[in-house]
Amino acid sequence: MSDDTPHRYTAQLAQQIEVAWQDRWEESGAFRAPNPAGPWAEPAQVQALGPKLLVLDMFPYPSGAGLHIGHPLGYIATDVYSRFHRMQGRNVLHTLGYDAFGLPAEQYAVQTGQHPRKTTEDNIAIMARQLRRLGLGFDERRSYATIDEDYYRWTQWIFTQIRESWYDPAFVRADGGLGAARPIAELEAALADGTRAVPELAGHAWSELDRVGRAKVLDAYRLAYTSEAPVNWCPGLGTVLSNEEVTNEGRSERGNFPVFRRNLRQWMMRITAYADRLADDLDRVEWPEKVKIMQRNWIGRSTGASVRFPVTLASGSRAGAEEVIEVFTTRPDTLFGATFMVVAPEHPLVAELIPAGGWPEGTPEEWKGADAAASGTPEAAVTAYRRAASRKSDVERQMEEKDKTGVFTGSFATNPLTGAQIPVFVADYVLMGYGTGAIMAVPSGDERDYAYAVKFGLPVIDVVSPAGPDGAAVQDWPGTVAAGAAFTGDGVAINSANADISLDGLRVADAKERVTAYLQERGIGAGTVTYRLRDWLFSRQRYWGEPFPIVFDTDGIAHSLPDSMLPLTLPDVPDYSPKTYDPEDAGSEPEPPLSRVPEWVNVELDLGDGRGMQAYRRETNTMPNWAGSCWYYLRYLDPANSDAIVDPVNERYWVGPQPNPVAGAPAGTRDPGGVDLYVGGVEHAVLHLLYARFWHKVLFDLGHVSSEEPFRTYFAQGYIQAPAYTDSRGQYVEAKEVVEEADGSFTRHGQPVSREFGKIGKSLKNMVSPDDMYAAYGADTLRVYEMGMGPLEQSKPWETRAVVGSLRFLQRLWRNVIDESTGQVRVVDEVPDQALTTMLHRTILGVREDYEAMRFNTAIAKLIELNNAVTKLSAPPRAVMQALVLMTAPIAPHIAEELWARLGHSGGLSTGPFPVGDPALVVEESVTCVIQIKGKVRDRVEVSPDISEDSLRELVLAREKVRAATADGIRTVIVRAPRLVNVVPA
RNA sequence: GCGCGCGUGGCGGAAUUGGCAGACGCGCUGGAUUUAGGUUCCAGUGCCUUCGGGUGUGCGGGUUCGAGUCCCGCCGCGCGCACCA
Repeated sequence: MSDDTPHRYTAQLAQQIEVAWQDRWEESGAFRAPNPAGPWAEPAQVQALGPKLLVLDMFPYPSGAGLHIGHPLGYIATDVYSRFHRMQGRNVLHTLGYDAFGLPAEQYAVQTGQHPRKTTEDNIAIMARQLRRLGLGFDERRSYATIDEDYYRWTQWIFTQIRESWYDPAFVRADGGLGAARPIAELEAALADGTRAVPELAGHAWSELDRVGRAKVLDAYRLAYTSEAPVNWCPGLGTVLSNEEVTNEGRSERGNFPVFRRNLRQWMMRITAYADRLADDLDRVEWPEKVKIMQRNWIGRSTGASVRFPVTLASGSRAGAEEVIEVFTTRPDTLFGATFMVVAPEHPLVAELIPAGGWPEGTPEEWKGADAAASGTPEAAVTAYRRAASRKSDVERQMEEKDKTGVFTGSFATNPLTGAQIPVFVADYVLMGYGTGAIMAVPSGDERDYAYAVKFGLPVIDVVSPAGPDGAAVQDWPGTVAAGAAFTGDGVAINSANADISLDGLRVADAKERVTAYLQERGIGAGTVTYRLRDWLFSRQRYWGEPFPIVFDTDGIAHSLPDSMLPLTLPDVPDYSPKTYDPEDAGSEPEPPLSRVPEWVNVELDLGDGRGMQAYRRETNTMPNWAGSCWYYLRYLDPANSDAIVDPVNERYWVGPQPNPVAGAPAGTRDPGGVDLYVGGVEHAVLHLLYARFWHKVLFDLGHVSSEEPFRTYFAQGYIQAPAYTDSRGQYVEAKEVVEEADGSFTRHGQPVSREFGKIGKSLKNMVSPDDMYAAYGADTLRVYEMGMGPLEQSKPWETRAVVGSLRFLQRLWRNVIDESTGQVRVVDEVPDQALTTMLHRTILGVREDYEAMRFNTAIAKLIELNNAVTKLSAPPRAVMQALVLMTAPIAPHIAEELWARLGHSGGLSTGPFPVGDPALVVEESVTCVIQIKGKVRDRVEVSPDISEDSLRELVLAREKVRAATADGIRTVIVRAPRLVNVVPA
């Protein structure tokens, strides 16, 4: 700072101002949003405010490394949006909590012996300090962490609610739709009085079953249940993982350890019951189309038909019996072209399909398997093939080259439409986890089946032909064999008739409909919907997570703890880590840390179920990290409520359905309710958002919330990438030690390095801390810079040296109000001239639109332009500067508050006013009319903004350049008064 | 392979319905202030130019009086899914 400008807005001054205002905001509770009901009820304050607005960010995991400048990008954006609306009098709720259970804290605890709660809480304190220093207007009363007992009590309560429910697909909801979660007690009552029978009863009456038998039946319907099922066991981590936590390479997302398929008893969530609603209701929310597509793909709903292929069992106790192999197909119209079948290696019928003894006569050599030693009998060949497949996980199978492998089972099934005997193969390109684990293979209509048929010499029958212009099958189409590829497009059915039905000549869609009806009629099949979505593996062999509110009695029956026993708190354990094994030790068993605390595990309780005190064993798994983040947005609404997750009045007020559907929703849809604006990274587009939606819908069905979706509007923010540098060996080097040379190249300690842009973090050694930015520029400058970088949804590179531009803007803003030498306010009360008035109102109108649409970068550009215009004046008009300060406030709130106060206003500006633009005051004395000749700009002329079309045409045609260009006559003249005239010469 | 998105100065990016391409910022150039420095100020800055002008939004075509914007075909980059029957 030079001596003659002691009152310049420098980083030092910015810091003083910022810290002072942060203190004032905290003291006055400036950002506390009143609730209509519940423990914090302030209905009068709610009444006095405008419409509510709930703005939330995906909450952070408090890492030990602290924040980097990428983290706050979304928080600043939501803060700007919140402040903008708060200034217009709305009741804005914006706050932030912490997702604090999870592996990093546990692993750190394992290394240091410190309790994960200690390190987590320390990290939260650091992060809270950093966030406060950014000037984020959070309602700090509503912040909490998922590890708080007051919070996870309710996470456990929700788990219990889910477990004590089942999905009744026939239940008629209030909206007329079918299917809802209902209390399991309803099912139990219906089973007991015989009004409902289920296949699990196997024909027995409820009263004939013992406790264990009944529990088993109910467990088959609960929305949270235990299951002995193939799971992803990761010995290196000592825990099981959900499918989502396993990479395409068949390794753990975290740690990159091998993952094996193992049958283990685990907790599951029946999310598949909601597959349809989760897919359908995407129409009702305002989310990026890309994210909706990702969720739809994940759910993977496909409609088709199930078809039953008769087969005679070849061996086992049922040898000679008629069975059916049921398949799922999306192309029932191609059934006449099914020339063979394939079942997954794990398919339950495989063993019974293999004939004793040798191969059927005439079995081609290549059908007998690649393992020459095992190809002597079907039994040996299939067993060898199945063993090889079992050693590979699903993901590993997919990894290998797409070359088809498989073995003939030795059995033939009957094509139900042609009556043809078609061979049944075992091949690992069919997955047990999808559909029925068996397919009908139509080589002419499916690329995979085609490849298999070519490799194994199987017949190909064309059943769909491309359609000609007349809509009929192309006459001289040479067929798929000639083409060397299956025909999978739309077309016309051919070769598809028997004595009872003909599809020939029908388009694919019509043929599907016709054949499905026929199959149904004959009992051969039925229209079916299948999903890619699997039930959600919900247990982990971890310490640092929510304990399950579950105990097992001496019969092994699981019981939910009554609400009065919640929270079930995490006990201290001698060792925080699960037992880990050699990463390759597939046969190892999980041993969760909680199992090492026998006095916690083995308890005597009275569950209040009439059985009195009984001995129980607690569940020793813990919930996955997703649990806490599945519903945290609800708790913000009423965090002090000890009677309910949220008071129903508060829930309706903040997230209840609105009268109008969201923008862009199909006609007839209703608003589902939910958070008004949810901002976060697209990496959570599938899992977090899907799980939260699932839980929310269960809570809706059970009547705990009025909203049907958690997040009405979701905005996927981009990332900030920072430069990272590699040396000659390709190793990342500390970015802070790199300097740019005069020629634009980069060096570190004199050695050349090469630059790339990537995710900020330890691994790329390119950490940029907000702490450094506050110190060098102040929080307001950082906010302006981050919001000015470009569109929020886009990823863009960080450039520290460009931050100064934002400081310069704030400096000029400051200078337009405050004299840098004297510190005196220098605005004058003169009325601004017409040109400046026009610019002011145009700016207000534009900035409001930009804020509303979250185009903060263009809002900032407009503010800079207006400010630069004032900078050119010797005396800044008060009216303009006041409006400018108010408009800048959402983005740079500290400097705005300071200038607003120095301009003589008391009481702060967080509740407004926000300037209102008047379109009537946007008047130009003259506008530049562009004169084009054949579409190219050739001339310009200043004209009155309300010039008539005719006089403008006349004026333009008289211009010298136009006359010169139109010497040969004029073909046409397009006039768009007052801004453009286009003259087209003959 | 399938699906989606995006290609604009040296860089980040503007351009609301087809109507002055490059707003705003960085960088760069020149100047001012300063003992000096720059986190100061002012001016200039797409490219080419014989200073008349020409040319320009990945490439090629089309529609239009007029295309960054709409249509078709390529090329490149990014993201998602990936034997899902």
